[in-house]
Amino acid sequence: MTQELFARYSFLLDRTARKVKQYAQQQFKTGEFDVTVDQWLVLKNLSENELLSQTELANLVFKDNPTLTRIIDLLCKKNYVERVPHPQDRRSFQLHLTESGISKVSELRPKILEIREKAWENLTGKDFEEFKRILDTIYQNLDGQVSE
Amino acid sequence: MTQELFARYSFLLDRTARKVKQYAQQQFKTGEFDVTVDQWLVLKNLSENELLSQTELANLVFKDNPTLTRIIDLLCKKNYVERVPHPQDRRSFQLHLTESGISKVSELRPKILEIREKAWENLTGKDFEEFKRILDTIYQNLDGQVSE
DNA sequence: TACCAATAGTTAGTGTGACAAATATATAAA
DNA sequence: TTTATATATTTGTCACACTAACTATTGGTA
Repeated sequence: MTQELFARYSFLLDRTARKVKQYAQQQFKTGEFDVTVDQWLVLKNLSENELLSQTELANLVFKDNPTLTRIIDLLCKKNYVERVPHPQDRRSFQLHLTESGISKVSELRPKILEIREKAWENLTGKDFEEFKRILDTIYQNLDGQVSE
Repeated sequence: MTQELFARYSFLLDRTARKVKQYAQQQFKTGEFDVTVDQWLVLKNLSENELLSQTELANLVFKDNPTLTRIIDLLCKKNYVERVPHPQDRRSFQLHLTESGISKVSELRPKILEIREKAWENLTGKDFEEFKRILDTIYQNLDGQVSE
């Protein structure tokens, strides 16, 4: 039945997403990158957008606030990120990379691009377009359905 | 640069997989299904293959042993699954659904197919084939690279 | 028989994800 | 100014993923 078949997309998606994260994390560990995959995502976005608040950054990386708070906690402990009190709004912080954070990003960026390429062997630019279109459609279909 | 572009697949994949799980979990909660999305996956596979060992089931659903142990623990607590000592091998168990587990599966199956359909709006059977092909290729590219 | 490697499953530690509730501060309305 | 509401972040709880280490058992082999 078609319905049964389509229902398998969730399984394939979950399985592949986990494999991708697992592979990257394994490479991160081998290379002693000193950050996790999610911590890298946060660092990378901070390096491209300085002085974000936590909420802004959370929206950018599609993580919820509690999750981001905890990731930032870890990055602060590792001394890659600092929370600077917002000059006008005492509720919020401006996030910025430390010296150490900046050099970590430039050290890791090329290595991570290399790791990411592995997944895309045997696939074309056109495949990527299809992939992106389908994933975005699924996302849109389900977004706005959850508490919005 | 193409490399930068391709590297975004991991982000898109992770984001969409999380949205799919979140949407389903939200519907599960609203419908008071009394199980999580992952618990459902395990129940469903048990209903299609009785008397599996935990390791066999883990391979089937692509979860690792510790994760499966905890999911089975929870399903036993909820009285949907029982661990029966394996008659020949005292190290392992045969898993089987209780009466309650069987009726839970048949109660939830149609509802979940309906929930799963939502994601596939505006997409075709051909899209599904492409989707499956690309995800499987990515999986294969990275599999066997991690401790195997 | 005694040893040893492999296997089944569990436990513990850390990180992440979702959700709800709490705290502090800001802003708008009465 | 007081009150009400909204926003930024944190804390707590539960579930899941991955790793490493551990127990018990099995099966092969010297």
